[in-house]
Amino acid sequence: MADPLATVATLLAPAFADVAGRDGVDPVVRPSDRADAQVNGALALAKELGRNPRDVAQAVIDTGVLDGVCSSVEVAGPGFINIVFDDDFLARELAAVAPDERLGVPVAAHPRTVVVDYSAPNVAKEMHVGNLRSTIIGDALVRMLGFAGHHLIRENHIGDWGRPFGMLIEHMLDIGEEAAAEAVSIGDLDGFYKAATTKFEASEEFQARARQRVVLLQGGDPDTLEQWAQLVALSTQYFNTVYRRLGVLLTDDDLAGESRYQSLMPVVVERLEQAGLLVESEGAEVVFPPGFTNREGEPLPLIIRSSAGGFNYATSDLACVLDRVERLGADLLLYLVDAGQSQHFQMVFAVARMAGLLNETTDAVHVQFGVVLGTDHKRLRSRSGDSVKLIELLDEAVDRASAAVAEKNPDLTTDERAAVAQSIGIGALKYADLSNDRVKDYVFDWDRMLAFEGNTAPYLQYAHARICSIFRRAEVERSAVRSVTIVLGTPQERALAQRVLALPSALDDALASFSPHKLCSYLFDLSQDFTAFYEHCPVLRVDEPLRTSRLALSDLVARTLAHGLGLLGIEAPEQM
RNA sequence: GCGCUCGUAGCUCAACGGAUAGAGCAUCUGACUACGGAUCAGAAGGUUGGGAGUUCGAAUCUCUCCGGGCGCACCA
Repeated sequence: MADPLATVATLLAPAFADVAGRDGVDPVVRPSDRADAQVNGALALAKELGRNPRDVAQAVIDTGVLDGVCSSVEVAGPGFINIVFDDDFLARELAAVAPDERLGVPVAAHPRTVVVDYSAPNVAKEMHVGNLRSTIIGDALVRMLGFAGHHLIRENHIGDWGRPFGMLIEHMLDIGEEAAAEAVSIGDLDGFYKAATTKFEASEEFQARARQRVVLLQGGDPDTLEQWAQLVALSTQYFNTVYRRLGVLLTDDDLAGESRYQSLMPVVVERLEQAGLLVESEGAEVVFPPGFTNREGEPLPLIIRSSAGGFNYATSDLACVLDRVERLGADLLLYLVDAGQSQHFQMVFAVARMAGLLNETTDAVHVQFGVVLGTDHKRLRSRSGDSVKLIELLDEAVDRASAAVAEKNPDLTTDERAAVAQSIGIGALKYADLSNDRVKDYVFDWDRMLAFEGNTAPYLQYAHARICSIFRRAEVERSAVRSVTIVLGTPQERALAQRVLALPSALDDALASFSPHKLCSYLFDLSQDFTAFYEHCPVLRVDEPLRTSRLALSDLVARTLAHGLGLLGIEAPEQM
């Protein structure tokens, strides 16, 4: 137990239960600007008991459970309890965290097996900003959940199956594999796709070939499958270069494209039939989950098999649920897909529950996010009106960061500058996205993102780099100060210490709603608390034992920053 | 038309139903010749889109209206 707020909440729970005369009264303890923390819960309890709220609060205090933990506990306002932590108590908590690799974050008591479905670009299509949010937010959640002790399975549900592949394969054969490979290597997948589409629209002969090729592909023709695999391999190779550039965890091992679930489609149909859910409607085989209606107010179906006899993506998504729950043993499924798919996922999940693919112990969550807007508040587009290529975005972020680094720190070598520019540029790009509530649309603004001021990744990275710099000057090993006693003399030190200790609850809050922005807010607050400390509390120019104490506190802050940024997929360079 | 979602300072965003709605940017004042100024201290800036309701207490929950975005039968 290293989080003072959590410690207090735990101590108070029995006291509240005592006063209430029943269990299950959870006091809420949160930071306050009037004291170190505010306990609130007496107000609601007073209502239940028909007593005066202040008396209830006082009764809780009188149990004495906070003795030794708080230097001041008092009833405030209508019935809040304001508490001030005892400095020795905070010091003890810090002493417990300082040597801890996990920085006080407990391992989940009930670890879940989580499948995170994210990124999901389409084969033979350029990765664009739409893929960006899914990739970045998904990657952060994977890291955060993994650190919290859950068992993580990453799945990159690439679009590698379906009708367009007839056309794409024929086009590849027309221009030759070398030319196709070249198009991919220079990142001109959209050009490739467009050329195929243009041909398809212009030539009946090509159309016929494409259709025939789809039949061959679905029929399992070995040559066609090989050509298809070739095309997929070219694309995934390209995706990998983007992923490495972006610094996300996805590898080929995580590929779980649509093609992989084809064989499960009949199983899904079978299961739906067994459950008595499948009905015929307008020539298609469908399921009607209750509560969904179409334009005309009629029941809206989830289409399992089209009137033409083909499966479509609802079936594919149900197959994914089946596979993830029954083969992988997952009990939590996360889908990092844009908010526009909200209704689709609601229907898929509803049908999956009706069919028993999901039960009481398995949860499926559409971790939706809004669209990326330009500064004009319209969907972000390139000058030509197409969606913006992801790789161009990354290049620009790093270029801009490189220019800034060259100006701010000319002493770095060329190699150092390149590495730092990568960390800062990519970090700024990711943080700008992650620091906003994912549900909302998000305004993409280069100038603000790379202003490197305020709530940006470089601000956090800078705070971290300054701490590293202190240790370089002090010529003290970071690890050497992890068993010293930290003294909390100034308000800045107290505030900083409390912030450091709040990491577990910050991570908890962020994970409860799959919201990385809550972790961002925490890290920004931590950085601000640190820079305030840095301005007011000299570290190297103060006498012992304060000097070592402040070094120890700084070390803990740096580790929290670096680790926290790491959970967001952002690097924390030692100098910048 | 139905459904989902969003509307908070000039701008970009926060705020488990809790006291006086907080930050950053921009604006305005300041900071010992700086343990790295990519910084810090401070000021100013609000009828939380409008209205009603629930509650001891509402930006948050409910209803309603206004405004923006997205989706609404066989493409994924």
